[in-house]
Amino acid sequence: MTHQVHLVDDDEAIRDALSWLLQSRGLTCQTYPSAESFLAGWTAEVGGCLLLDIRMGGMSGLELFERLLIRGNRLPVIFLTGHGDVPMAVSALKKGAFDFVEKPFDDNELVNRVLEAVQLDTYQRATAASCDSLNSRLERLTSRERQVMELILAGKFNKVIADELQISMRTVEVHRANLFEKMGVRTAVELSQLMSTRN
Amino acid sequence: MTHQVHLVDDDEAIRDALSWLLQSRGLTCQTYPSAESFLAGWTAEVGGCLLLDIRMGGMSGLELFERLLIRGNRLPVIFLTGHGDVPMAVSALKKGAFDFVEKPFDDNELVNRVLEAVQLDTYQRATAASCDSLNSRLERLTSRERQVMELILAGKFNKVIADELQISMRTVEVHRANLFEKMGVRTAVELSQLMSTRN
DNA sequence: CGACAGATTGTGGATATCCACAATTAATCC
DNA sequence: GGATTAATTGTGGATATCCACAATCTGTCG
Repeated sequence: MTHQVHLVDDDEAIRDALSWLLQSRGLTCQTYPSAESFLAGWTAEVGGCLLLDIRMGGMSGLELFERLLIRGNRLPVIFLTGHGDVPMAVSALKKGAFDFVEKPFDDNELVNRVLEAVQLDTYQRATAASCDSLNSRLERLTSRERQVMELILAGKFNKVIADELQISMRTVEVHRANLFEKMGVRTAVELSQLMSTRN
Repeated sequence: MTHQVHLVDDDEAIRDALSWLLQSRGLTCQTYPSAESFLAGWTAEVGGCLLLDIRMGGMSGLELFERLLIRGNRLPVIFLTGHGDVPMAVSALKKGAFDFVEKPFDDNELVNRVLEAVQLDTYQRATAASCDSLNSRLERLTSRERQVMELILAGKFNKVIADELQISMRTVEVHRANLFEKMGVRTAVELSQLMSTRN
């Protein structure tokens, strides 16, 4: 529930105006005067979205965006610019920016975009969280259990699995029961569906 | 393998130049002098991509794009424009356009975009085809078989399924065997994985 | 009415899975 | 050396699934 609009712009007047606008619509807003200060003050745990001016002293908005991409951060980014051109906008969007807005902008339009971006982030964090939970369960499996799981997901009988792994059927049964327990499923079908949620 | 670049532009000089460029790189190219003539001459079976000028007499490129979206056609679209602005580009890309290129453009760049678009279309058509094949198999199921399938995918035992549907276990077994046969799977796990490919 | 498809059920046997009870071996950690 | 963890195997019984052989009932189509 820690969702917050992060606003990076080197123009104090714009920071104040936008900050006021967003807060008047019930959005929590954190401002930063530069890309560097954002990188210093933000951690990936803080969700929401990023309102990013392009032309700034120091690191530009586009550079900051690239940094976040490389880091693997998936915070939705809305670019704000007074001097954007078409290739720049196209490039940003194709790289995954959420939106690209020219100043001056319509207040209501912007707020709507921000709300959409925050909603997207909420959704992405939910799926990422369930994916993390799945991964942590997978890590708790022993290597043998993982091998057995793969063969189960290949639709093979315990008998066949035992043959392929050169162990007894009984051992396969034990591994099977243990990994089902660790993964929190009751049947092979549930396991299969769990695995296909993120793959 | 019917993949073709479709070029819609009302300027004959551009049509000729681009057509020549694309064909010199081994791409088959079909030109149209207007959005209307494209709609009249193209069918969804013909894959590839669409190079679309925005400003044209009659229906504009953007209007044609909207038409294709409404129809559900997923042909990758590359917009070409000499008078594009940022909001227009942003809007087009957010609606799913593949790219948005300003004239004059670099020949190599454009050819690369076209190749990427054609590749995307090839991929999309492949997944759409496997999805169609799955759907046609689903349609061959009787309503009872579909009910049983749902419960199987919920990870339930035949016994439980029989209870819920108020029929005997033997009947469930029969439906189960029949639907596995029709869906082309041998186990519940395979069925589960088949269903999760497109969902 | 006869043909056909879909849904239904039964019997019985071969296979598979599920699981409690019980135990051995090997490697690692403290 | 003792504790822990992972991997391994066995027995035996309760459940489930798989499947061939067989049959009844209903509704639709021509």
